[in-house]
Amino acid sequence: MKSNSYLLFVKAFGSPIRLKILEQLKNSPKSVMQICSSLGFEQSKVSHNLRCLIDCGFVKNRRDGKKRIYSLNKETVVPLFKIIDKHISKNKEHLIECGVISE
Amino acid sequence: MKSNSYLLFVKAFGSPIRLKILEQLKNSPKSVMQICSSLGFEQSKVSHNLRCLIDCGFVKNRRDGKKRIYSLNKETVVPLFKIIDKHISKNKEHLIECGVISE
DNA sequence: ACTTCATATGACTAATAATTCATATGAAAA
DNA sequence: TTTTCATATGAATTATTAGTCATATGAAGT
Repeated sequence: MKSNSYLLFVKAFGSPIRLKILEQLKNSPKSVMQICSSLGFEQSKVSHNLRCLIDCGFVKNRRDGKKRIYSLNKETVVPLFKIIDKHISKNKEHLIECGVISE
Repeated sequence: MKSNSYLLFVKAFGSPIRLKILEQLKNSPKSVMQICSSLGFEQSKVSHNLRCLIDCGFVKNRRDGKKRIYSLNKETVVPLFKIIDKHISKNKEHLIECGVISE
C-alpha cells in the first residue's frame, strides 16, 4: 500500500505554520530570520518546521555564508496551491462552516 | 490573506484516516459500514472523519434508504492524488527519512 | 583560537486533534 | 407505533503534534 508515503506528504503539508512558510517562499527564497520576521515567529519554531518541509521535499536550501537560504520545490508546491485555490473558489461558502479548524 | 481557507483545506486533508477513506472512495462510492469494514475501523471514527471531509468539500453523500453513500469530489481529489504520486515518485528515497511521521 | 552571527536540535511542556463510548436520529419494516 | 438497522453526534479521554527553552553547531571575522 502506498499510504505511508502519502501520509508523509499530507502530514507535512497539513499544518498552519508550514503553510505560511510555503506562502512566504512562494514569492522568493528567504533565510530563516527573514521568514521569522515576516511571520513574527521565533527562530527555533521556524527551523523545526523548515526541517520538516525539507524532509518531505517541499523546500530545499543552500548555504550562503552564515545564512541558509530556503526555497520552494516549485514543481510540487505550485500546482498544489493551484488546486487548493480552485477548490476554495468553488466551495467558498461551504468551507466557512467546517468544524476541524481551531485557528 | 487567504491562509484561513488554505488552512481548512490542508488540515482536513492532512490526516492518516481521512487519507485512507479518500483512497477507499477513489475506486467507488461506499456506505459508512463498507468503509469501516474495508479499513477495519469503528463506525463512529469513520463518521466523524467523513463529517470533516464533507465540511471541507472533499466528499459528498446521498441517502439510499437507511444507508448513506459517500463519494469523492473527484474534481479536487483526483488531481491532488496525481500531484502527490508524482512528488513521491520523484523523491522516494528521500521521503523515507522524514521525522514527522508517527504511524 | 576566540567571538559573533545564523541556524539547528533535543527535551520538555502546551496545544490540538483523534478516538472512544454512550446516546440520538431517522428511515424503513414488522 | 415499536423495533431494527445505519449513521450521526456530543462529551470525555487519549494520542499526536507544535512550541519553547536551553544549548549545540558551524561559518566568518577578529
